[in-house]
Amino acid sequence: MSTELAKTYDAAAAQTRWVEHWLNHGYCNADPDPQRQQHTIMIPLPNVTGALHMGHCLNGTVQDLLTRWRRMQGRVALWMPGTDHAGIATQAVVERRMLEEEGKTRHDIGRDALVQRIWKWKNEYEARILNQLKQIGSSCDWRRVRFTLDEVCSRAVRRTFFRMFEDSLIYRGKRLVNWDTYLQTAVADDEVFHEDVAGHFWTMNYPVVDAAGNPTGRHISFSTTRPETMLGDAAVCVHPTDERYTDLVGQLVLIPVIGRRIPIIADGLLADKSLGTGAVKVTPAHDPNDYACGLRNNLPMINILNPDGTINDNGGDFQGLDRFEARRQVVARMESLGHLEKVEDRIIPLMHSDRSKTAIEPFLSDQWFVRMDQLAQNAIDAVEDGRVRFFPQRYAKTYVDWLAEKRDWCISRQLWWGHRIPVWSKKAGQGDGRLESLKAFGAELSADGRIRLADRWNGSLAASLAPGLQPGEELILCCVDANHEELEKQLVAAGFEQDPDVLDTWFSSALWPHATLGWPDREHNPPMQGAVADQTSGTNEVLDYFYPGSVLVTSRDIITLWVARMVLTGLYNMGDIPFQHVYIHPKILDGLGQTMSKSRGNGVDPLELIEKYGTDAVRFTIASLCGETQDVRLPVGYECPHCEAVTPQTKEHQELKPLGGPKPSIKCAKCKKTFQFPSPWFIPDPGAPVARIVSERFDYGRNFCNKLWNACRFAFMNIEGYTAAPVADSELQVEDRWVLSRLATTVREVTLMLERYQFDQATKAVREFTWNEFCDWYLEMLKPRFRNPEARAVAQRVLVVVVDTLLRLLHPFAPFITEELWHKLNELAPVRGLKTLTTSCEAVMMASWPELPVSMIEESLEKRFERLQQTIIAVRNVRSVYGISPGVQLKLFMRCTPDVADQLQAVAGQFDFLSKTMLEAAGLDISRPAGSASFSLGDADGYIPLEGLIDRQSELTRQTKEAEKLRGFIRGHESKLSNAGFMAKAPEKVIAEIRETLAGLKAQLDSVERIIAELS
RNA sequence: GGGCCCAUGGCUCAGUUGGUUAGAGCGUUCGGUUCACAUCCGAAAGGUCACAGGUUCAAGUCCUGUUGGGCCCA
Repeated sequence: MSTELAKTYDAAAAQTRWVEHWLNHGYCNADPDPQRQQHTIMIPLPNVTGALHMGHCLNGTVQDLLTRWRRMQGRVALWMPGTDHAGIATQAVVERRMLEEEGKTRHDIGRDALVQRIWKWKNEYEARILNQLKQIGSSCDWRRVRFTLDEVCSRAVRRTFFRMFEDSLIYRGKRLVNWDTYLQTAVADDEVFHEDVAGHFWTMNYPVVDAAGNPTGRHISFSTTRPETMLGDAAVCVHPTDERYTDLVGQLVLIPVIGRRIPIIADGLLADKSLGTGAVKVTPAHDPNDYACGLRNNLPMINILNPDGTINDNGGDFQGLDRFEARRQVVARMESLGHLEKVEDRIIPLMHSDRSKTAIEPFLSDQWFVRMDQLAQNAIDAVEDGRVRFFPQRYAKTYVDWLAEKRDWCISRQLWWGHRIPVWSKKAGQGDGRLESLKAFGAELSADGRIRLADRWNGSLAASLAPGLQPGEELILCCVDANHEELEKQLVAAGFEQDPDVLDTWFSSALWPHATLGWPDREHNPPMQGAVADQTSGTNEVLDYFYPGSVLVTSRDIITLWVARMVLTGLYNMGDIPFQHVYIHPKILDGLGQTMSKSRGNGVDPLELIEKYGTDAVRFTIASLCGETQDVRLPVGYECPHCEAVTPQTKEHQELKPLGGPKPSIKCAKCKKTFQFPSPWFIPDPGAPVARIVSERFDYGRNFCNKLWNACRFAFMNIEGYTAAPVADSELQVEDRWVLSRLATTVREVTLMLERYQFDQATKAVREFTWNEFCDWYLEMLKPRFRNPEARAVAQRVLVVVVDTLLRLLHPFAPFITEELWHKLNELAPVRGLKTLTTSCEAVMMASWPELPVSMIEESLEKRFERLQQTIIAVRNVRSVYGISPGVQLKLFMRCTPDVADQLQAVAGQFDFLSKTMLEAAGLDISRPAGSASFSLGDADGYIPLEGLIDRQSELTRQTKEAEKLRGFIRGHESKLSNAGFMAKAPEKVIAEIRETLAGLKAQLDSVERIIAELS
């Protein structure tokens, strides 16, 4: 390896090299070490539905940043990787593909074959996801990868279900679900979408009848968009204060098409006097609001639908008809009976299934639930008493508010992909023989109605009774814990059948923080990939050591679905919270403020970004976006495949469709050639040039990496001949002390901001130091010292220390480039230090996080240095304003007090290097040379003789403008000081500050006025 | 309907418990190939902090309302 670095940083090469190096050295591994503090992060398990996107990239960057930082601080930092089986999403993807490619449905191939196909899919995507994570530099402990359906996690699921079943926290009950009649499954709330469809609004009436069923002659009118549901009506509801109907409440009406009599009830929550007729029909089994009303008023739940959407035997004459045909016939029948009053056309908002795109039917079905009452309260307490803290804090409210509803958690899904519900059921017998089927297990009914089994079944089998599907029917439910296959067979032999449903995905992901660490096995460490299982200790040290975790990093949309449930199950299974902190990071939106998604065609692929900008650049940029805000916009554009020019994406682009003609294309404004682009609406023509979606915001990170690379390139070129030796304080130059002071401040700032999860602030601090202080000033000021053989050695030693510290400070943000530079530095200067010399760590990843003594921070020195900077800036300003070529040497005279003059003289050499200016003289006796440009710094005035180069009038104008500006500020300050209220009420400190500033402004104005006088 | 959040120069964002002259990056304009970097260097222009009230000696910052936008829950 030569001393000189390549002119540009080769990101791809560095990424390959260091991923391999870190893995080979086991640097990412975390094993229990009681001598050291632990730091645990559990990855928010990506689901195996598809590849990772920008959201994951941001999420992973933050976790890796924290992990690397804590590891450098000396903690045993575990970042646990893994993936989620994601029940319905994954099954739906595989099913859809099967239908498209082979025209088969899951019913054609059966349960086992489908599950097998999904496993294949899972293996493919899991590998791809883990590879993506590695590409972004993730320092996960890859030996510990878990999957929610693997053996370890499955056991935790079975045990949790079993415990909850035993504790009567799990029960079977009815619930209205979003039923997809096409796929014949329930779908979750977030798997449906609303779409307006053209429909009708029918107004009809029911005749009021007396107790004997004879019409009283009165009618009650109502309106509906779904007339077929009248087959399942259980009541007609009016508002309790609606005087039109007061006398009717409690009476009966007849449903003409089916001949059933139902009551008229009063319920203020359902009926609205001001809408329509004020009366509504109530169909508890087919409408969420009616369902709630049904529960409140003890109405029967009459289900009229078969799972395929046809009318069942509760529908009388209409049985067997599809629901839409039934609607037509019900309307016709009502009309012929004279009960139809009017029909209007109306746009109706209708729920559709995301999966099949067909209309959803609210459908009453048997489901499994977790009783949330106490579990939710415990999880609320954990946040309210501060055991779990949210960053930013406001998100605690989302969490607490949701849990406080304590709505029971429906955990069953009518799917094939997932953890099958471990319950076997059979109809109970009659009378004394109720528990006949469980005779072999010594079952007895205890006083509280629960089933007690013989002691030998403790911990493996639990049983209870539940109402069956049909009224009056009773079921025996048996729950079996993991690893009792014999017992399961025994139950099957006794006529029990396993529940066909699987568990909600969140049930298994809720256990993630302890399941991945091997719970419930308390006797062995969890098995690792490619390692012999450690079965010797007799305890699960991994669980003991790494639980509870340190921080969970996730996005706000799953605070309720996932975060709350992890806390809840952690407390239930472990008796302890799963993590101390929850950092909720921002969500990435496109330039139009919309969520990025494949279906919008506005998503940016992190791997494409990495290819274009390099991982470090992407990570650094992402970190700069992560503060306390909830959204960040990432305007995207199409990169021309011909010339790489970027065309910003607009709403029009997102909506372009072929409409039967050729595929839409965009004409590049730069090279005038056209290209196609990725879109959810069409697939680009084969072979056609296609733009990739990029975002120019990543220039930020790329430019920074380039700057860092070149700063180090310069440093390394100049530390040739470096020898290690301690540096005495007396050997330090002003700029050395200044840069060390700034560095110490920066280190403290970055550390503090990381502790607060303010990655944007941390990034800003480290960038400003690197670019605006280290590069712009310090490196420039070192140049002359490197040309001076006597000054060279000390300059090299200080520079090496600064670079060393900076690389360590930057490593969590930009792991690859810092590792690359660190290894070069190690070759050139393996032993380094200011006071004490040490041999540096082999890899920056394992080096210690920088800590610099407070004594290094010198405020007064920084102040003096600032004057030097301001002088140079003022000179550059003059040069620029008067259009004087950078090559022309200028002279500078400074009028100032003797001590300021001394300070300026001490750094006189720097004026030449930084502004090509000779400091001719400084002191109180300096007067303005004729034809000079001037500037004032408050405690010093500068004059630059420019005879012939400047125009007296333009200098006068410039100075007059400056004076006006100063007078404005002065007026503002004086008015404050003359305000009695301010003087009486403002704190001393503020008043003193204003006085001080005012004095400074006045002094500056005096200088400017003197300059003006001299010019006139 | 309930809740959370956002609105600051052309764009994307900072702005600590209210307290000097509201900052940065990109973009724009002007000038630069001095041996780290044109993915660069130097300089400049550009903001009545969405709107209307209020609290306060003092409001980008706190309160109320309005408008526009995002998200979550019903």
